[in-house]
Amino acid sequence: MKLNLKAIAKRWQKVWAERKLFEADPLDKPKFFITVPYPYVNGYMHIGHTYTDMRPEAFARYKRMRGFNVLFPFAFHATGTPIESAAKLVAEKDEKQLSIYKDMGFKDEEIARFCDPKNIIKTFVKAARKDINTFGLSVDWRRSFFTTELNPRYSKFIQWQFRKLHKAGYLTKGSHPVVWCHKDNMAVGDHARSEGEGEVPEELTIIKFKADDVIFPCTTTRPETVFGVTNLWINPNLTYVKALVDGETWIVAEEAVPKLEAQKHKVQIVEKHKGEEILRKHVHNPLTNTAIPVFPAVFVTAHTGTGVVMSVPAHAPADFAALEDYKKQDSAARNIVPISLIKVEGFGEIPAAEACKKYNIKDQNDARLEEATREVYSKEFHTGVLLPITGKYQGLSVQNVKQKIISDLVDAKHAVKFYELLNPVVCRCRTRCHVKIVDNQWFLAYGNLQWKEKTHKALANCKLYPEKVRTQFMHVIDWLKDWACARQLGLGTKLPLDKEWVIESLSDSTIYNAYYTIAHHLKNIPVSQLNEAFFDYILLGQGTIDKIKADHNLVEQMKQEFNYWYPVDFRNSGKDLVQNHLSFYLFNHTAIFAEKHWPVGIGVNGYVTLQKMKMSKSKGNVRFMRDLIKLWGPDVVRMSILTNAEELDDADWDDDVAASNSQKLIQWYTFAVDNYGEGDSTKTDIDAWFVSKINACTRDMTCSMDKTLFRTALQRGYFDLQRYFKWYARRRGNILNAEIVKQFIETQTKMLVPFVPHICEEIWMKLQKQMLASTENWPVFDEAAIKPELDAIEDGIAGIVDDISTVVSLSKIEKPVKINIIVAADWKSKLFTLVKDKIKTTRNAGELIKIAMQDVSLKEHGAETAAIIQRIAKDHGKLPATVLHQEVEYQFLKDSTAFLKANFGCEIEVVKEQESKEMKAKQALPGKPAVVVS
RNA sequence: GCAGGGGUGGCAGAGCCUGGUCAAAUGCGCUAGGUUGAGGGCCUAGUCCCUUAGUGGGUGCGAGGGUUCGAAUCCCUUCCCCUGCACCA
Repeated sequence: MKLNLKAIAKRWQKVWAERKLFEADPLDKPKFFITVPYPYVNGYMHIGHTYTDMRPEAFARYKRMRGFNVLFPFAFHATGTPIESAAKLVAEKDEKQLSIYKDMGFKDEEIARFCDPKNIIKTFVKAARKDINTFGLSVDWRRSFFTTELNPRYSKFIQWQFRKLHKAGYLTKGSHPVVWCHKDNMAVGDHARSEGEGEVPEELTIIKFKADDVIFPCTTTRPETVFGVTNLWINPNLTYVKALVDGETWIVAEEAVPKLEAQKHKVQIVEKHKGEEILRKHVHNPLTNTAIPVFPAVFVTAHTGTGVVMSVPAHAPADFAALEDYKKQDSAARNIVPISLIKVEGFGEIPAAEACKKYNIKDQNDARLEEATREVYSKEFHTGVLLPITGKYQGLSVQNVKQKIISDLVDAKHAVKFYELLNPVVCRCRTRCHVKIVDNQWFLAYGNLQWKEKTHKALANCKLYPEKVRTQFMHVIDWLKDWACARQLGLGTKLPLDKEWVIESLSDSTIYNAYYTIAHHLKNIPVSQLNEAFFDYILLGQGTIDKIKADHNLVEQMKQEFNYWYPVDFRNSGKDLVQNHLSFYLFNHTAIFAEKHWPVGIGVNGYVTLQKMKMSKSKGNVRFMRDLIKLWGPDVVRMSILTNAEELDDADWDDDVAASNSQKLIQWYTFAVDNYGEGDSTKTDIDAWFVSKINACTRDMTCSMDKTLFRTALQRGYFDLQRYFKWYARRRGNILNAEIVKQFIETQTKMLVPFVPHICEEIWMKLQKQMLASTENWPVFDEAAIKPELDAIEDGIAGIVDDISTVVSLSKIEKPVKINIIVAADWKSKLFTLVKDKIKTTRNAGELIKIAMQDVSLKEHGAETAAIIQRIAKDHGKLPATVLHQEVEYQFLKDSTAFLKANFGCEIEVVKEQESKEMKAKQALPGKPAVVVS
């Protein structure tokens, strides 16, 4: 049959829209509110969205069929820098940016309009909405919106939220280090870097070594080793400056000056020197107060810190190697011996020396130094303990004492903290970045302990799909620090208390689920009427209505609607959002809303991969939702993506799977339409068995649907059920029971609705149903119709088919004329039943035999009984799940002779063991009849 | 490094919580046969090794050790893989 899946989809989407099927308003029945993070609209929806959006979609349709009033809204995110930057690049006619849009199929004149970010937003909102509709998502579009000031009503809402956060004390101001590009004059996040992805400002320490009134500020990651400094290093080839830093005279590499300035130090250069000019005989270690020399070393770079480093040859392989090098040219250095200060497992007194030997380090330029350093540092940090030379710190572990030493040094003004990038970071504009301390930064105080506690409570009350992400959530809540929630660039909403700042994109997206409940009404209210009292009254139930300018009837209605829909019952997103968005979502709800409005359920899923590769725009392996739908039609895409993975596993998109699913859907359609109402009215055990399976599959699928385990749900409710049906049809010689086939077709089709609603509607129409498939009730199962004992019979028949095949092929009889099936004697089933019971208490064959011999009928077959017991005691897995009496087994085999005859194309005879003259008859066991082929 | 999730047959992927019925579901792939004008599809059987007119033995669930009558499943150690680590959507 030729079926146009896309045309079918289009037809039913139109019907749903005309009947406003998914426009949800409060009703007198239980509600279920489902949301998904709105996509960022700087491009087309891709396959990743397909997965994350499909889960709530399937859940929404399922819940509707379960009788819930379901609200599933959808909106769009435009906050942040990417759209604005893209518009800027278009304005600058940047080739790369233009070609991105060209590749998407836009014409030059359309692209030209993208110099205005608003046009980018509008274009992609429109495109996304179209894609989502073509995909068949059951969305209430009346409530749709996009973010930023370009939507002033949303901005009003966000500003209200931030005033609330401020009043609650969760919005604070402070300074913090960021990776900064001084050319672009902005913080450079991972995505805006051409090099150095993942690099973050590391906290280093600058320790001040004094020589008269000049300070040699050493940058170090290991301030605890200050006790073991034998000398300082400077690079003789670099340019250093003598400068006034915060009123002190420092010697630092020239490159360090802008970095110091960026970190709140006042720097005034006094004079410049070549490195070799500033070597010294003596500087003073501020902690041990010993005098040490300043030596030259070429491994010192100007990129890290001040360009002045302290040398700890006992614990730093690089220092050790450099010192050895220097000893060759300066006799004064030869007296210097490494000072050990850390005792560490697996090493002797001077770990650095041992490491240099182990890695066969030649000199200070040796590439393997890096590895040697890593090994020593890591060992010392994790297992090292400070020696007596460290005075009051002795006996403490490096790990524990490090922060203490830093704060002691800083308190004593011997040191300052300094942030540095330990590996190069280069901005897209090709400028090398450094760390800047940003002032007056606004934070959401996720570090606030009371807030964390509240959020933990919210998490504890929240159902998670799957439950196993809970530990991760708990860690994230504990781990989150204050979040810089505003920036000076990008689209968004201005911070109400400080109009210089724009609220950053993750921070304006935490409680907007509440906005959906009233969004369609808001469109009819003038922006000027959306004051504080308005939102207070509707969303918090605070204040009185007389302070509100908007129409009071409407406001009352909105308040009711909010209270009807809220809280969110299920919010689904990718697993990458656990550590930010979803946790922020919990935090902010506890800050703004009453406890009854805190989130009820959160769903998390994996990523979508293509050929096991993570999707990435730069690698060019991105597939858009629209292209997939064009290729396969929405139902196939919907089904394929959900059969692919569940829980936190990644779903790998595979066109072969899609092709196979496409075929399966068409087959199901054909089968359902052709067979509905066909068949006879006879009924035997096999019919009862299939009914049992229909009910069992319905039960299992329902259970999985409730847990959003859609893959398992389809496995049980579709793939397994189809397999059972095949067996049923085979057993009935393809002439089916009409009533049962009807039940099968209806149940199966209904259970497919959440996944492939379009083709289900088409089937439903062909079956002459009055209602839409989408509005049908989810099938109920009858527990009483589920009969495991019937499985024993069917397993028995499948088993005998199996055994006969084996025996036939072993017998080398090409064309058997007769097959004898010999059913085990009844005393054997008695024995099996007995052993099955007693084996729980003992596995000793002797004891079991003794017990069995107490039974007269078993004693009669003493030798055989003993032999059988010995065999099954060794491996009681051989016992069948259900032991049937000989008569039952005989009967069902007898009943299936026609079936077996058809299968093997020869005569079939079923006899009881005691009536058989065959030698092999005594091999028969319950559930395992003997087979004789002739 | 820290945190989270994993390592099962040619592949994908169940099983692990609650140990035995697990040589391990199911799907794909592969082999043979059937159906078909051909292809596709569909149907049937097979697909770790050895043995056999059968229901027997061996090896096996990242590696090593332990608990147990018994371990893919529980405990310990170890190796490896994936994800995240922030001001970014």
